[in-house]
Amino acid sequence: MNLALEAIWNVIARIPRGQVSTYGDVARMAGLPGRARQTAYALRNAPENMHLPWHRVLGAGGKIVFPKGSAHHREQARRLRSDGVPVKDGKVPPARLMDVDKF
DNA sequence: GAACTGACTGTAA
DNA sequence: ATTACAGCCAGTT
Repeated sequence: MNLALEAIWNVIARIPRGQVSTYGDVARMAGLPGRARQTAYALRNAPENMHLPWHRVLGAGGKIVFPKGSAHHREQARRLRSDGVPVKDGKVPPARLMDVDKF
């Protein structure tokens, strides 16, 4: 088993509804500073049965990383709004970003 | 082990 | 605001 991946999955699973985080922050909170791409990898390879809130993970600054207009992009925006998170032009207000310290 | 790849990021033009 | 590009680093060829 890969400890790093599980740490990342664990962090993502704890992101509360109505809030979001970023690849970089998730990695940092998982004890892997500077490894945003590892978060991306973990997300991409997450088992479906885990039901992770993957849509609450955004790029730096709160923007959806999927190409604008892509199916993934629309799906993520849809889920976020379903969470009550406002999405404007592929981005989310900074206030919605989870506080790393409180976590 | 070299070369690529990518659901990333920060800087610079 | 948008685009390019160089760092980044684990995983895959």
